Amino acid sequence: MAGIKDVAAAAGLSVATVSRALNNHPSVSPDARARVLAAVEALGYRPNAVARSLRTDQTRTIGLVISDVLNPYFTELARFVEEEARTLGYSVIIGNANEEPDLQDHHVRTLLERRIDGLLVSPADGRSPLMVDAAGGRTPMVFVDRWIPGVDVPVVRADGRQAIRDLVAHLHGLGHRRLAIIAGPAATTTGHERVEAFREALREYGLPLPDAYIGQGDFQADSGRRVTEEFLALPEMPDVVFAADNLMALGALDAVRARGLRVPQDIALAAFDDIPWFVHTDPPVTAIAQPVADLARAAVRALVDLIEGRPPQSVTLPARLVVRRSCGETPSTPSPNRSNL
Amino acid sequence: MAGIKDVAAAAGLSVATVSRALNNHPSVSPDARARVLAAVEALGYRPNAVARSLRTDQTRTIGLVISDVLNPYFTELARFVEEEARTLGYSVIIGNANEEPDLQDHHVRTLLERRIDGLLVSPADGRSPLMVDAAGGRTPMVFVDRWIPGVDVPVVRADGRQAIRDLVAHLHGLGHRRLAIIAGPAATTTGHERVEAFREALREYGLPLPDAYIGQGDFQADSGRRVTEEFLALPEMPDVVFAADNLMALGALDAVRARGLRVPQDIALAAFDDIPWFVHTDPPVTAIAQPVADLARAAVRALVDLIEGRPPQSVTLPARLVVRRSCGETPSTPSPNRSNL
DNA sequence: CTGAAAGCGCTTACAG
DNA sequence: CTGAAAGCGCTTACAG
Repeated sequence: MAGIKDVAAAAGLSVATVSRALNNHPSVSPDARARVLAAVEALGYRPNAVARSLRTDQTRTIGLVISDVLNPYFTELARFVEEEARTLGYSVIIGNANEEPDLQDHHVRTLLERRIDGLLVSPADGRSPLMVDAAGGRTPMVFVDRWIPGVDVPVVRADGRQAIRDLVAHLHGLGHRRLAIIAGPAATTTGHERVEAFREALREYGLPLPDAYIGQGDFQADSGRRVTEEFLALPEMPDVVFAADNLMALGALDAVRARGLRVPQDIALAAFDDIPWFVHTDPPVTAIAQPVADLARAAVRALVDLIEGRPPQSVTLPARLVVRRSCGETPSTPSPNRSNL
Repeated sequence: MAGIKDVAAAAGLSVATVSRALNNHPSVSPDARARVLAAVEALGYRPNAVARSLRTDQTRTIGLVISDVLNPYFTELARFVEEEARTLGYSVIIGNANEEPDLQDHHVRTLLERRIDGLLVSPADGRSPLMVDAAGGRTPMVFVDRWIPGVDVPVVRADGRQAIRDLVAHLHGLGHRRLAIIAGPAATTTGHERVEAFREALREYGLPLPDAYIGQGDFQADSGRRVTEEFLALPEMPDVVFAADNLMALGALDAVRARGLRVPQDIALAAFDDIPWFVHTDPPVTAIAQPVADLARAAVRALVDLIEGRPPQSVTLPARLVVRRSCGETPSTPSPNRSNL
């Protein structure tokens, strides 16, 4: 395969000049530039980014480690991250942790060995020693969505507290009193924060959150199924199940359906994270929507600021409640008719 | 950051020996190996994959260019591709073309410059010159799902012909006679093949497929919306709309709903590509399911065979019809109750 | 079993 | 504006 030397030979110039021409260095004569371009074209030359990276010590690549690609929330996040990164001249390599701590570590290690310029992470496991000392290393790092307390790294995330309070108000207004939650893993911030916000909101209404109404999930559909089955088997079934992510809501829907029950008549359902399909499920699902595109953009910008030596900015954006019909009654404000895709 | 030289110094050995120890070369004494490992640990040494790649001329990375990450079909494909690749010792870099030919080319170019060992592609645009001559280049390449006729590259894909025939039989059995299709871009194989298979199946039942019943979509939700609106505005509205992918089915659902019509009473709906949410939509959507995991695995294996000098294998796997309620009547065989996630 | 040395394909001071 | 040369961090014949 043609290298820069071949181009230089074909153009009758040194490799130094070819390199300059290719990198738009100002001091290259128009004539030289033209000959280089012609030679590149003729030989079908494609610069070797590996060699360039070794020499310049930058890969113009950022790593994105997410907990689960199959979760539409993260898929969307990844899509916007790539878009913003591309705009700023970076590629992104995605590492999918699949909610498995070992797999997360595998990807972090691999990305670090590949010398990515920066790392965007939504930690699947906040206790991973590797992750913690990667944060202490010299590879710039930013947390998105989930983060690790006590680790000094910028965080870009959504705050769902108010939206959860709105949700509880909505549920209370519909007469629901026995509210249950399917939580995410305790080792993740979003895993316990959502429970805490829920508990706090319930307290404002003088409602209890008994242990039996806190199901331990792992953000995957299966756990939503399992926890919901347990809820349904309780002597006093909850009026509402709030799933801390959309996949567990899917599982909950499966479980309710398997029992032959109906939403919301027999049991109500709400989810954290909105997805286009929630408009068309039976019934449409009330959900808390995060400003995913904005989060992705802010996260990339913070990371690139860090990479390029500017002060990065932590960002917290509010999530918002989108009322549909899965908790009862038709919403008075008609919900938008499109699925945002 | 510690390099191999530092490790060598700390271990009191040459870099050559350190390198051998790290690469599990047989001729390294147990003592040397132990000292190397200790030094690596002490210094927190992380091998530089960029340097290694430059030297060995392999990156142990494959590129995956897909048409749209937000399409659950491709998300799932990507997930399984990564899994299989990891098993075989490769990383994968995903390039999301977003159904935009220019973006597809951008990613192909970037991946080639990064010297990935092989390329897995589902072409968003079969006419891209870059793509065609990349196929002729020396980077091993395999097509998944979509391919480019006339280009000599192994293809791993699903054949939906029989499933589409089954679908038409199902529709005909329910008394539907005016069948319409939302097609994908003509520049993609899946874009026109699905239309052809549909047309052929209709012919077997003596049914026409008038031009007015062929809507031109682009595999994105918006186009499904637009085309469906056109169908609904026809003097003679179709009985059924068959969307050539799941995103266009989403758009179709939006459009039907916006018009205040009901599925399947007013108009029936079916989709190519099954997704977990189709179990819970209102109504559950009849769809054609591809064996995604198997396709992903076969594609990676074919590519790695090519990379490692073994003869690759093109593979075609059958898709299958999953009957639910969106075309009318309750299916006699109860559909599975879980959403496969 | 170990080490000295060449070289992968670039970029970039340095000199002219 | 251009070129000769060093060097990025590894791996791998080659010699011992």
